[in-house]
Amino acid sequence: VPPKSQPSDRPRPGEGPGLKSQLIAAARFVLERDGLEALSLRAAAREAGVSHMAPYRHFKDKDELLAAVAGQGFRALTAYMDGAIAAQGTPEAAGVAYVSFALENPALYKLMFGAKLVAPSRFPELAAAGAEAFERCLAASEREGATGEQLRLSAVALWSLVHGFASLAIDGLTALPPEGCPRDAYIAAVLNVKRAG
Amino acid sequence: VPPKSQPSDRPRPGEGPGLKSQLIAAARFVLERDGLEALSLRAAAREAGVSHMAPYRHFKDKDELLAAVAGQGFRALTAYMDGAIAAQGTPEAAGVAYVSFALENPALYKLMFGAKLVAPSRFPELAAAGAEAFERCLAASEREGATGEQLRLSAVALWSLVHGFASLAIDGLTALPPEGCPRDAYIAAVLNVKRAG
DNA sequence: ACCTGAACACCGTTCAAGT
DNA sequence: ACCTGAACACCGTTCAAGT
Repeated sequence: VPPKSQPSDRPRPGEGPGLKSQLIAAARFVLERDGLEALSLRAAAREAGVSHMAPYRHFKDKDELLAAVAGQGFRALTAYMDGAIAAQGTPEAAGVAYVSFALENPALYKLMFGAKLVAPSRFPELAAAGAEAFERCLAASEREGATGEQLRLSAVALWSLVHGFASLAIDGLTALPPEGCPRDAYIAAVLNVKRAG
Repeated sequence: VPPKSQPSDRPRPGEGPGLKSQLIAAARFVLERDGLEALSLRAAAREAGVSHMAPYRHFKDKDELLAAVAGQGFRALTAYMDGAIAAQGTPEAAGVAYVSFALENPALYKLMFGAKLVAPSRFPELAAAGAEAFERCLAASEREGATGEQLRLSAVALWSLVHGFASLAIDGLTALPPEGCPRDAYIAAVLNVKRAG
């Protein structure tokens, strides 16, 4: 008699030890080691130990591989924000967590917003992962009391603020935090600035 | 007797009809026509009608040409904000003008913040042009009443907000403005969202 | 089904010449 | 001083084979 089927033997799509997931892992590795500019399809293939054409069996083109990596990034960002919200309970925590994640994964964050990946209707899985992250901004705005028409506007403003600050900070364009000011406190101070009415 | 020297005969550095300024113009042209991804040193040289090696007589490498284009962009952005402030007189106008400029020049705006150009101490002229634009955020925050320690923090927050919103909007990541809402009004609405205290 | 290797058209950059 | 052209090492991608 054949043994009972063991579903964990065969990898679930995009997760198992197949070449596809190995290529995604290799791409992340190259991204961290050499930076976004150096992340090429050929470099990922080299890192995975296959020919430069093997990736084309699993990804239609370079953007499709990048989109897979970006999707992982958005899911990790969402999880990071969720963890912070659960631990601290305040809506501010989500914003600080967002910026912290970006600063701790600068190359990945740049890739996520880098190359026309999230926007178009191509890569719906990636768009969904991005929308999930944006949901956390909506939730944070809701906790801050925004409702109805203003809620979406508030969430867009919050997302703009954290995304802008993260981007500027990654590129070294914001002044350093004052002496002795821990990073998270500096982030919180910027996010909490009140605009005049 | 030789004629009186006419200074306008010889182009001032970086401005005259020399190949250097022609290459900068060609790069801007390619940028608008084909987008940031397609802007190569060779394409700019082609557009200027010279060999692919000619640019190296005027720019040390590709980044130096991109930095020259980005510098023009920051100066144009600053002028645009100054015009809006002069015309409207409100600090909000500067923020709306910032985002408007980015939406009207998306490829140029992406280039300006794109590739590690502004941050490092290389290209001091570009860093100065970027600092000039940031000054307008400082001025706007000052008009809104921020002082002392809080002033820089407010300016960083304002810059983050407008940069983030502009970036997200360029990539098509923000919801469209409500029906019949003119673009500038939508921008103003997002920038004017009050965060809960 | 999955992978390989040659080939093509690009790219940035170096080098050796040309005027 | 300024420009050209061949050359090199990369890149993404197509095509024709290999198992």
